[in-house]
Amino acid sequence: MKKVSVNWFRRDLRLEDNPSLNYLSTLEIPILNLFIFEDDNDQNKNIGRAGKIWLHYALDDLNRQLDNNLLIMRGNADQIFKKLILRYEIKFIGWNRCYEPWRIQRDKKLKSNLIEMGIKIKTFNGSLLWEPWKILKNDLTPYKVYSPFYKRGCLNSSPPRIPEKKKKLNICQLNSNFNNISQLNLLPQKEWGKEIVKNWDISRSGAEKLMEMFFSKNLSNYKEGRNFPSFRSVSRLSPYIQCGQISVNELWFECKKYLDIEIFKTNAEHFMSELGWREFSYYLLYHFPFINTKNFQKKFDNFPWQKNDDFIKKWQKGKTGYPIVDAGMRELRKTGYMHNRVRMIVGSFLVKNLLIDWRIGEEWFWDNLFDADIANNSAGWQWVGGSGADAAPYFRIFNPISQGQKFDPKGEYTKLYLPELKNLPSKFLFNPWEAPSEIRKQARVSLGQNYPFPIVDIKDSRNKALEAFKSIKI
DNA sequence: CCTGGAGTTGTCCTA
DNA sequence: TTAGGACAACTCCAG
Repeated sequence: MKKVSVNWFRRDLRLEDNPSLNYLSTLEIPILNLFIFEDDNDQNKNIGRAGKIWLHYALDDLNRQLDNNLLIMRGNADQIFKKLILRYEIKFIGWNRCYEPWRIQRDKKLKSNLIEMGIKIKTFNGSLLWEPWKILKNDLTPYKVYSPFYKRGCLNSSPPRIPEKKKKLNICQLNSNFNNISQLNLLPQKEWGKEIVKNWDISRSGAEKLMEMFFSKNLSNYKEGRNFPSFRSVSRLSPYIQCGQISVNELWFECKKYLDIEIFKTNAEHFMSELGWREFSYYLLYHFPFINTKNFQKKFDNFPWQKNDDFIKKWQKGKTGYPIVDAGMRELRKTGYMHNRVRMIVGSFLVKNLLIDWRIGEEWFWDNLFDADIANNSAGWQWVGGSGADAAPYFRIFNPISQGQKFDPKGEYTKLYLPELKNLPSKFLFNPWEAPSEIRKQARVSLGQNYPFPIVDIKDSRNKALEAFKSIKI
């Protein structure tokens, strides 16, 4: 039997800055590189359709970087390790930790089982800047408000781990048929699966290119430009971060270099604080392990959500009649991504104007976003819905007309995803039903024909929302 | 212990 | 036309 150590890849599909892999490389035993596709972990929500597509290509790229020596298995991790033990003499297993509470529990059990079998285990932090249990208030309870969490909690704590250089790896060679990714069936049959990947280079080098472009071209105007969906001011790195093709440590320390340059300073600080929001989401999920399914604020359990499948379908398809909302929802279906500003607008619209439970939105995003991530997705939706920790106040209801006019003034973003409105003058782009009929005719927009009438009245639905929120006051 | 001030991303009405 | 306040309640922290 061959003597090996095992590096178990999870949400860290990279060779660079990978603490577990780096540690194992010092042991001078060949490293067996393992990935397990776990679709039978009942507490873990099954990975969404978009997430599967991304995972397929990320694994393919990782396998290539390992010269086709990524061992790909499917099923229950416990049993798979039992099988591997029959085939290899496993001395050591290393992995980078996941932070979803049910994974922590499962990994803990798995770890003690493996230790009982005489295997040495070591786990690492490869995906968070600060361990959630280390950031606490003076009274030793967790923060519930972002600013003090980040400024006082994180920034005053010991600095994040410095990214580690890639080491020379002694890779355990596989028989060729064990690295077959297509056995996982992650790619959908539908045309949608081919369309959605068109704008992405789902690889480590793709991540590096985006990162390089972001820091050299976009960081200088990040703080302001990130509000405008037609600018390419945001990094669009979230899908890569989600599966660990790039680490937040790499981004944090790269960004830190710009703090000393005057024109970059506030922009760099802002980007770092966005990484801080990701930390906060994981932190909340760690300390309040129910936030992916239950309202953080209990009083929201009594919120009068509406049941309306018609509204839900129209929202999902981008047929609400509110162009900025519809553009966002179609960007999502078309590209597996949605600009942050627009995520807030479509979220506010679903929850506050349509009065649909945030969990419906969370589910749709989970299935369609390349960056789908339990912690970020649920914390984000609870923020929009007003039910979260440090959430948007109930009276903050985005107006899809003024948001469109303010953040997509020339309509470039909206028209890109709603070409049927491309001839509408900016003045009426976000409220086409208010345009004089000749203008609509000229622009070849026929409401109810090639673009829908608005499904709710903004003023009316806003008042209903305020009413509903009033009803759950203490 | 108390007290005051500040807090990711808005909107609408009034003067 | 534009600026300011109301729209809450609570968490956290500095003094």
